[in-house]
Amino acid sequence: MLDEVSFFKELNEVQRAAVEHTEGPVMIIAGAGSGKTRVITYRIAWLLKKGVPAWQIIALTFTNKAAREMQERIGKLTLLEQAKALWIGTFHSLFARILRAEADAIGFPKNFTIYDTEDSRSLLRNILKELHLEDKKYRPNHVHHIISISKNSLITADEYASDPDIQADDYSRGLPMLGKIFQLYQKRLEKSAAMDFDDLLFKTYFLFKERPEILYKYQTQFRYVMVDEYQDTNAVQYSIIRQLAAMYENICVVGDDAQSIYSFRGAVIENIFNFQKDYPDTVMFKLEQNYRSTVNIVESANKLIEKNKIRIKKNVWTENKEGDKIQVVQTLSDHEEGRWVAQSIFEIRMNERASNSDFAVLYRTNNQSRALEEALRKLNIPYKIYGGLSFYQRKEVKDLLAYFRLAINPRDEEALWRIINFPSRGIGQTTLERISLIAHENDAPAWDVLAKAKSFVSTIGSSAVAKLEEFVLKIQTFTAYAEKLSAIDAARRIAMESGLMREFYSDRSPEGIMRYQNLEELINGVKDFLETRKESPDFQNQPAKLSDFLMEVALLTDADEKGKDSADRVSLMTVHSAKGLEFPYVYVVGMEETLFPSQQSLADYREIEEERRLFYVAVTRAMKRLFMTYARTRFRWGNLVHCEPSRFLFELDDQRITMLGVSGGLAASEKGLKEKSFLLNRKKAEPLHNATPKYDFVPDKPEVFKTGMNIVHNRFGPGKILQLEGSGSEAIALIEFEEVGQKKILLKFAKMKVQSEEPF
DNA sequence: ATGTAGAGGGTTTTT
DNA sequence: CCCTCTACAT
Repeated sequence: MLDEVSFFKELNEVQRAAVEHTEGPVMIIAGAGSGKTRVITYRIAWLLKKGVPAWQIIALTFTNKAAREMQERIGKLTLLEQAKALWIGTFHSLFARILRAEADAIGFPKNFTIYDTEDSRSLLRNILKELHLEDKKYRPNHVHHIISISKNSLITADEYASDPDIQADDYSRGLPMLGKIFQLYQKRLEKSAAMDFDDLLFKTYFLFKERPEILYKYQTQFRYVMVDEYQDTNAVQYSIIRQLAAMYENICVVGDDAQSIYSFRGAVIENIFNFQKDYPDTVMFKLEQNYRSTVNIVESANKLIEKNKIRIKKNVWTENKEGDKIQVVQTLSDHEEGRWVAQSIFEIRMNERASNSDFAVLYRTNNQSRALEEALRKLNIPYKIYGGLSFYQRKEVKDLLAYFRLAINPRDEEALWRIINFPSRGIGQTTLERISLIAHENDAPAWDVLAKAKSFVSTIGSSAVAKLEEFVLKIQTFTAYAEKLSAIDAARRIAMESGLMREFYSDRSPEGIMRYQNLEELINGVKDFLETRKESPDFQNQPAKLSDFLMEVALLTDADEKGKDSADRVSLMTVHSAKGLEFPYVYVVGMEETLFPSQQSLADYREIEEERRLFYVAVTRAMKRLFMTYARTRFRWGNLVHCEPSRFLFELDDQRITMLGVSGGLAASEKGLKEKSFLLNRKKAEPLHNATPKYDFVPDKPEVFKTGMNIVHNRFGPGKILQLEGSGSEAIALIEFEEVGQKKILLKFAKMKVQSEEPF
């Protein structure tokens, strides 16, 4: 452990004050790049240093990654073995841990399953089918969202179903059955001994509310409560925190209202505004010195966020260099945008000796990654996409996990339906329907019906019964493995004996090979899990079982690359997943109206403000240089659409940006200034068809144009086609106009006619 | 019972 | 555009 002087020398004055102020309610407003994580880790380390036992400290984070990093840093800082006993984790994982310990109190078995979003939706689809509701009207995603929002607002299924206002509302929207679906959904979860993500919070809240003695136990245990990213907490999280901290009120929340970007999933930004009302003795610290970015970046971000009405005033400043201006780049198409970004990375990497991992490309929606990937691949720039299909969501991985789940909790119906006939063992749809029917008639879990298949032989049929019995026996064997063997041995045997390994091994296509490797990787994951657990002091006596692994893995998702990916790659990700990260060079692409800000946010100023905060997050990721691009045309749901530059671009400080128009290749256009005035003088760029045509004529069809032709354009006048790219209506012509020089023209939109066909 | 063609629908963000 | 679901054929 460091002595006090060196301990504090890494902190500025405010940071140090926030660290030392350990008693009573504290709110730390941490501007972007102001060393927030450092303050939290030092604060916990300080508590440990003062002799507070690790198990009395609970720190709630937003992602597993944040929790892990924090834990590691505290471990390094204090060099205390007991740092591993800290309760650091996501809301979901720590409350899952509590719920397991208190499972009896809520009538669940300790080995309950956690359903992920896919499981929840699949369950909903089954329910909709049984209720004979059209899933076009009751879209599973939408229904799930409603249920999720309700739970996050502490509304139970029964309350939902009986509330007259909600009923009236649902009725008027043509979805009167939502309450019924919600109730049935909860009932099914319970019957499967399963909880969805929201239940982990929801049930914790009600456990504490209904069992004061249990709440008391945890209140007494956690003398110090810390919450990271407080601006993104929702109503349940808020309420649980209040419950937990009620005894000592040693509660410290850290956040930045300017970075609240999760209201769509129930986050309540007001939580951070109301904290001082909730705890009148609150001491507030504002971390305002930015250590991350250049003056140009910090000031642009400040100017931007000032536009928001709802916010806590703060003054973020930096001692860093002025830095380069922010470059705003216009391209003709999304493909050109990709090419420009790739080219720019290529050049900077060379000129400034940067590595790939110094670069990040941020976008609003995942599907924007494609054009970028293509362009990066062409220049052989290695990249890594964050988000997208996570390892644990891949089909084959979920299949094997379903076997694990079923072995540990045979009531888990989603796991059961998933694998009862995979690999195929001749159990068909009719059989499944019959089982499902019998189960519901008897109000029993499907597994119980399977286990007693013989008694229902008259409905199920004898050949099907035989197959079912074989399946049941297999799962029972797996259950025995899971109980008796170590996690890794059980995992290996289940993988083999389920037939999954064989199934994917026999598929020699590239995808099949990939899948087989993924299964192996999952099994390796079990091995890693066993080994890391051996190091942990709590568990040294008992070897980990498969059920321990499963608990861990249910809440592990995409962002949890185990840091082993040290390969030097450019990062591609959504702005949301970039929160908390920083990169020397950042490209924010797709800065267009209806994309960023997104289409559905346009109607409501509160949602626009959230989009602006999202943009603020994007801007503040950059350390050295920041680029923003927008395209004039973009492929969206299959066809080419015209785009307008984002309103957010006009909100930047124009002293701190430079404009660049890319056309006719990747060279910088000397029309920079012209482009800039074009942008800034008009609130919205005029659509092409509004421009006054100079020439009036009946245009020719796109197909007739050929390289070398002399043509007349309705606005640009006479010119010659130098080059044609693409074909049909998507073709783009490079034309040398007599009056305005070279331009790239989309034939689809162009009003042109042939003047003369000149031979080559 | 399994595979394929064709249609239809969805694109915000995640524990 | 891409993915998923359904309907039909084998």
